[in-house]
Amino acid sequence: MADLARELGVSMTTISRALSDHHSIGPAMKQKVLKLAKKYNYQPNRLASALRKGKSQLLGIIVPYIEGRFFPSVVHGIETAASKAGYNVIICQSNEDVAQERRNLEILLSAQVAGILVSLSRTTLDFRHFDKVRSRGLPLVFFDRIVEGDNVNAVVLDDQEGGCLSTRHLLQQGCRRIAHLAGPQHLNIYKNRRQGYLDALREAGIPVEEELMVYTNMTQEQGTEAMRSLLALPSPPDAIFAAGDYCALGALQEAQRQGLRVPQDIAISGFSNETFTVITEPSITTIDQRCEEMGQAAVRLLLELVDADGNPFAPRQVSLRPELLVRRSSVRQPDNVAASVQGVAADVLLPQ
Amino acid sequence: MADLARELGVSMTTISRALSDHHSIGPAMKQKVLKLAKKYNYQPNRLASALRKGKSQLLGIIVPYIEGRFFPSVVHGIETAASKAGYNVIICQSNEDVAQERRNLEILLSAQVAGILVSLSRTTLDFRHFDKVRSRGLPLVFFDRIVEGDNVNAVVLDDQEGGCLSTRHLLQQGCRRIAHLAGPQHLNIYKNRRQGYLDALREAGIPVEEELMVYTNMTQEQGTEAMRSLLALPSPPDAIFAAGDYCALGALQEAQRQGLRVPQDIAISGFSNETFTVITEPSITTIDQRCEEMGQAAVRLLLELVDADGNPFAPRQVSLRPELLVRRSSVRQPDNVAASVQGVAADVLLPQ
DNA sequence: TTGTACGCGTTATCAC
DNA sequence: GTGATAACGCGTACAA
Repeated sequence: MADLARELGVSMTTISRALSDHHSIGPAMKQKVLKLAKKYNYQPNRLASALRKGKSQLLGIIVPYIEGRFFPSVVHGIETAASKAGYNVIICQSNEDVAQERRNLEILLSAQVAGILVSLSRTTLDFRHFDKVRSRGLPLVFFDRIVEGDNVNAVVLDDQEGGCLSTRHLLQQGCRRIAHLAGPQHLNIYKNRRQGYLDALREAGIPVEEELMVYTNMTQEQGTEAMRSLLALPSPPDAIFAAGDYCALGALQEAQRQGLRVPQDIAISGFSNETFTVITEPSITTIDQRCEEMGQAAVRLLLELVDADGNPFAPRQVSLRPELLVRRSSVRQPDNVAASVQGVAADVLLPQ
Repeated sequence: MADLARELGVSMTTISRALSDHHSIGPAMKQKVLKLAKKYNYQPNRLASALRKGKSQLLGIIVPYIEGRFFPSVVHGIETAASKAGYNVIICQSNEDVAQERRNLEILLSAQVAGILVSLSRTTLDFRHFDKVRSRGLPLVFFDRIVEGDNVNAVVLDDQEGGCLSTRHLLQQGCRRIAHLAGPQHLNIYKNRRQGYLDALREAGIPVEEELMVYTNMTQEQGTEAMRSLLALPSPPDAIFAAGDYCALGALQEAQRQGLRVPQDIAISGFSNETFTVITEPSITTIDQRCEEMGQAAVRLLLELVDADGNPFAPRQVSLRPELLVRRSSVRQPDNVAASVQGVAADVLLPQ
C-alpha cells in the first residue's frame, strides 16, 4: 500500500479507501488506484485488516470428525454458504473428546473468528466452556448435536417428524404390526425418532406393543440380531422402522436369509440416506437428513448474529423438515406412494 | 498483556517472553506470569502474533469438493496431522472450477497461511496461478490430482501399482481371461491403473486382448453395460478388474442377473474401497487408496517445506503404496490369498 | 535476566 | 475529497 501511495503521490489513507470502496473517494482516483494495484499485484493482508477491525472474515467449525456421510455433507454446505457470503472456514475435529473440543474452542477464539459453528462431541455433558464464547459476545450456533434448551441458537433435523413420516408411510402400505429398531435413548435424535414412531401409531389408533420395540446400538450386526428375535415372535411384525440405515441393512439381510421377501412379507425402512441404501436389493426406503441445508441454515443463522453485532437477538432454533425417500424395500401398494411423499421442502422456524 | 504487565509490575516484553517460553526468562517469573494469565483468562491474539511474525499457524486446503468417500477422508487426515503439529486448517472448495480455484488461492494468500495443499480442479489445465504462490516462497504441496512433473511437491497413490496388485491377485486365483473396465484415459489415475493391469499381464506372459478392455466413465450403469457386452463375447472373460468400485458393482449385478456365480464363474475386483463394497453379496475385492495417510503425508511434506523456510529444497514426489483388500468377490482359491496380500504398508519415496 | 522502542499492514478519527 | 496520525496486539533488536 505504501508503494502505491508513493507512486500516485497520495496518502495511504486514500489507497485504503479506494481499495475498500469507501464512500468518500473520487471515482477517478479510485480507478487509478485499482489499476495500479492490479499492476503491482497487490494482495491485501487480511490479518492486518482483521487485527485493526477486531473482526476477521473467518468462521470456525467444530465437528466430532470428518467422516461418513453426514458431517462431510454438512461441512460442504457450510463452506459453500460461507464462501458465498465472503467468509472462510477454519475446521476443527473434536474426535468425540470434550477436552479436544475445549482446546478447539480456545484456538478459534484466539484466531479471532467472527463466529463459531459447533456439533457437540459425544462426551460433552458439561457446557461451561461455551460460556466464554458468549461472554465475549461471539456468535455461536449449534447444529445436529446441540445443547438442549431455548436460550441457544441451533439448527437440527426434525427427527420426530422423520420417525412419524416413516411410520405413517408403512401404515399406508397396509402394515399393521410395525416394529421399531430404536437407538440409544439418551441421544436426542434416537429418542425423537422413536417418539415420531409412537405418534404415528397413536394417530392411526394402533396400540403400541413393547415386544415390537427393540433397543440397539444401531450397528448392522445388531440389526441382524434384532430381526432374528422379532421373527421368532409368536406373531412377527409385517414391517420394520429402523432408526438407522446400517441397522436396517442388517435387518434386511437377516429377513432375506430366512427366506422372507422384502417388502411383500415384511417392509423395511431406515434413516439417514446412507449411500448404500440405493444399492441394496431391494433399495431401502429412508429419511434424508438434509445435510447440506443444515450447513446452509447454520451459516445463515450465524451470519445474522454476526450482523446483529451484539445487539439483542432472541435465540432461535431452526428445525429442518426431513425428507422421506420411498424406495422398493417398503412399497407394497404402489398407488399409495404418492400420498406419503408429501411435505418435503420448506424449513420450519420454531417460535421463540 | 498490558494488564498482566501492570499487575506484576513488569514490562510487556517479559510477559510476552514468559508466554512464548522464551529462553531468557526466569522460571519463577514465568510461573507467576502463567498463573496470572490463567486467572485473567488471557487469550493470545494469533492474528497479531502472525502479523508481527509474518507467518500464521494456518494451512490452506483447496479441494474440488467435500463429498463422497475420498476427499473427506483426506481432509480428515490433513486436519488431524496439522492440528497435532499446532496448525489449523482453512478449507476451500473449487467446485471443479478453475476460476474458483484461482480465487481460493488469492484468499489463502491474503490470509497469510503458512502453506497450501491443493488437489486440482478437473477444469484446471493452466497452472500459472500457482506461480504466484511459489514466487512468494510459500510452501505448496499437491495431492491426488497433481501437476505432473518433477519440480513440484506432490503426494499421490501409486495407481499403477494398484492396478498391478489387483490383476496379479486375479491371476493367482487362476483367472486367465481378465477383462479391464477402464476409466477416461486423459485422467492420470485411470491411465495408471490400466498400465498396472497391462504390466501384470505381461509379467505373467499373458497377451493383452483389446476386446477385453472396455472404456467407461466409471458409473454403475456403464459397469452393467460393459459386463453385458463382455458376456456376449464368443469367449467371455473369467475375471473383471474394474478401475472403480461403482463400475465393479454394476458389473457384479449384471453378472448375477445373468445367472453367473461370483467368484466361481467370474471373479471381480474394484478400486477405491467405497463403503458399500463390504455390504454387497458377495463383498467386493478392492484397492484402498489410503486417504488418511495421503492427508498425513501431504501435511508432513508441507511442514518440512515450512520448516525449511525458503531454503533450497529439492521438490519431492511421495507415492503411497495401495492396499489390496481381498474379499469374497474374487477368492476362488483360498490358499492363494495369503500370497497376494503382501507389500501392504511402507510408503515409497520416489527419487528426485 | 529485564526493559525500551519500534514496526508488522491496515483502518478509524479527526482535521483540513 | 483528502491527509496526518494513532492504534489494533504482539515480537524482537538493542540497550541496560
